[in-house]
Amino acid sequence: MERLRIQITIDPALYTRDPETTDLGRKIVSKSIEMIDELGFEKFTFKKLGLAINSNESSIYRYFESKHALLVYLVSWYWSWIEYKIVFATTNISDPSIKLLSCIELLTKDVIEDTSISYVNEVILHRIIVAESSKAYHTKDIDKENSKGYYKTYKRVVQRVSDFVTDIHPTYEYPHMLISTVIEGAHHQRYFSKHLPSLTNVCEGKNNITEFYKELVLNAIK
Amino acid sequence: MERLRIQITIDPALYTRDPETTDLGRKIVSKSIEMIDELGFEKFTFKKLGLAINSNESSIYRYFESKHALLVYLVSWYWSWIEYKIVFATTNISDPSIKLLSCIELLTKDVIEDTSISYVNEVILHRIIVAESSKAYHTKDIDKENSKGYYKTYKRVVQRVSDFVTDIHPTYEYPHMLISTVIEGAHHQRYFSKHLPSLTNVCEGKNNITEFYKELVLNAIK
DNA sequence: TAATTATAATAGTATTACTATCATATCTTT
DNA sequence: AAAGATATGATAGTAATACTATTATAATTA
Repeated sequence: MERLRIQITIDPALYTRDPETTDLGRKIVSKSIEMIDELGFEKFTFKKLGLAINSNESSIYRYFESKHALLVYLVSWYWSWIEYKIVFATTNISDPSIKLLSCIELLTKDVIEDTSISYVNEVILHRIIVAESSKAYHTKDIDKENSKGYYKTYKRVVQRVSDFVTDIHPTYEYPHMLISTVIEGAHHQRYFSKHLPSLTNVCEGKNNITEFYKELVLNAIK
Repeated sequence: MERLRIQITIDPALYTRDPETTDLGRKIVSKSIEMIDELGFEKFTFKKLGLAINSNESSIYRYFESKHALLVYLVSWYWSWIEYKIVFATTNISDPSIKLLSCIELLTKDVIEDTSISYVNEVILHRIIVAESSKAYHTKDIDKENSKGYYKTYKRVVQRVSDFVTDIHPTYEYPHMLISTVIEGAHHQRYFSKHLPSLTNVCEGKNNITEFYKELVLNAIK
């Protein structure tokens, strides 16, 4: 079965050398995703990564100036991927309510199948996003990094989905708040359901998180 | 003007030696709040803290086994304080809708006045909660720490407020999800409004975050 | 007064998050 | 095929971090 080859393009501000263009670069991205998932971001180091891919700490620094920069890259990669899926799911559909519900589904559902777009395992990347992505922007350098465009893709995704909200309800006052609440909330609920389940109402086998946020949004803008 | 002296009690699992009982302990808590706010959690160290309070790194370790443990302590302190305010605001009120709205107000509004309960500056502590608290539970040791009761106070607050939701709408399926979404969401919106404003719809001077979440909750359970 | 406890000072360890240098391998251009 | 450029790997080094351990001294209590 042929598959469409899609290209995730990442802003050059997010890397020192483009990891997509070399074998080492792709190995860095691919293996770092596995290792951050296994070790957690704090215990993950470039030294360990170098060892794991038979390369060297110093070589990895040629691609990313710090492990924080690598995390920001991965987060941005994730949002580019989501943006692609949003665009794909919403083009040629005229009803903005259907568009919005598709988006909420994409933003809140668990990723359980690696679509094998590339050297990036999206299932594991999604777990990293849920567990670690807030560390990317909860930093004292947020304003400097924001002005360099580090969070552009995330902001663009929120904008796109907020636009569908506005299409449905042009005078609704809080479209961006609503969508960023859904996105961050879904990640939290996903994490809580695994580790602090008393903060959620997730039932085995049921896709509660998506249902909850769909209902929440529809009631908010009805 | 006389003030009620309230006592915030913290579970002994959250410290090695109780910081409330000694001068050094209180200085550790008080100054660490200031320093985490100034430096951010990553750049804050016990060495710097020791220096700032004319004490020693090793002395601080007698109170908290790690800086992570200190953060968990501060987060727990914050939730105990919020719990106190929730109890205070809801006793002797019979209408569960009024109770719920008071809670949402307490959970979402900015803290701008230090109530001077103690050596803890609640204005600064609230900023830390907004900017750093997610790091307390986004760790690989979450399950071990959770089983030690590290997050009990937070869970109890969510439970209390969820109970009011259930009082209003006994068959509503997602009370815990709703309340934890409001809590985490409000913190995110507070942070975004300062650093990534395009993710929010906060206007100067208006208390949009509280308004947004009140409306959201009422529509969800109406 | 002796015993206990709290604190401070110092030193030490393994690791982290880098930077710098240099040799070698590989790829490109002529 | 030779020369030049570039990518990678190996090694070393640094300042800081997140601790632990030991000992001296000060304050408290029995």
